[in-house]
Amino acid sequence: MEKKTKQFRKRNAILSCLRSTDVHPSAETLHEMLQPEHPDISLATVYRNLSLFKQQGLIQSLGTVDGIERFDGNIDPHVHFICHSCHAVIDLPQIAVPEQLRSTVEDTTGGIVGDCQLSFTGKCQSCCRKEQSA
Amino acid sequence: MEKKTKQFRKRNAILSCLRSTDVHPSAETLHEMLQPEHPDISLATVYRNLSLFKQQGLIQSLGTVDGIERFDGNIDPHVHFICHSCHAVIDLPQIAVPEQLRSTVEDTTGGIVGDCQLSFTGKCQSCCRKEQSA
DNA sequence: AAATAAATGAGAATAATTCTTATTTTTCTC
DNA sequence: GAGAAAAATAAGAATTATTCTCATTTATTT
Repeated sequence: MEKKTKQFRKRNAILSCLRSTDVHPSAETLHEMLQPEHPDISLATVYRNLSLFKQQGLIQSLGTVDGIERFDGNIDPHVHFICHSCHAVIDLPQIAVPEQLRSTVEDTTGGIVGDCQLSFTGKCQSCCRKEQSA
Repeated sequence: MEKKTKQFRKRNAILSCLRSTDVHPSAETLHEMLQPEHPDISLATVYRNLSLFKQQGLIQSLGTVDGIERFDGNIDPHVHFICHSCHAVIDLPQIAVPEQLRSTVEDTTGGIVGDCQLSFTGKCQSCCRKEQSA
């Protein structure tokens, strides 16, 4: 007796796809990545669900890179390296931000800290090499 | 003999204005701040010069807050606190990011690190109070 | 199975930012 | 200093990432 639950099929596809990649895609890139398996998901639905996931804390936004918002399905604390040449975003999971900083910031500002983002910008290895061979 | 050099009057006004504030304004906010003294500077000029300054390393961009790019005339390393309620950006100059992390990142990625940004997001003191009294 | 609620597709609407072009301002050359 | 060349600007049009609208589809409840 197969009772297929079709609950949130597209929604789940979007979340799974984001969680299964490390490219930190934009909404449009994610939409393209979904095409092969789900050619009927519209771009608006990707945007809509990304907003929802963000609000629910299921994903995080990295802010914009070259004017376009980028998303990360990994909400564990980790650091990013952003190449300002090819706009790749690379995870640096082995570097952690001291957790104790949070309370320091709360003491200093008198506010409440939600999240913390540490990111380095520069030129990635691949772009460095391309430049050399040119 | 006063030989007034009129070199880059508007350009300098934009840079000075950004450097003399700690509100981390958007292009439009900066344009408004310039109105009293320079009502004839157009918004396009503010955008154009901010891009230029950024490219020259005279200022830094904080990325977008609530979809709008914010700028900082202070390029010394320091940390930011961003209130996701009122979108204020507050300096935390007394907290520094370990400089040694830069080479760790370069070793890990094989790339070249330009800058580093550490920011905390949450709710600022002012917004916390507003919420309590409501 | 009908009724209600939620999610989606498609394209229009929005808005921050960039671009274009004519004009103005500054710098350079003589 | 005057005229020519270069740089900067104003104003508004163009671009484009993102959001919104609403008719339709899909899922859930009764």
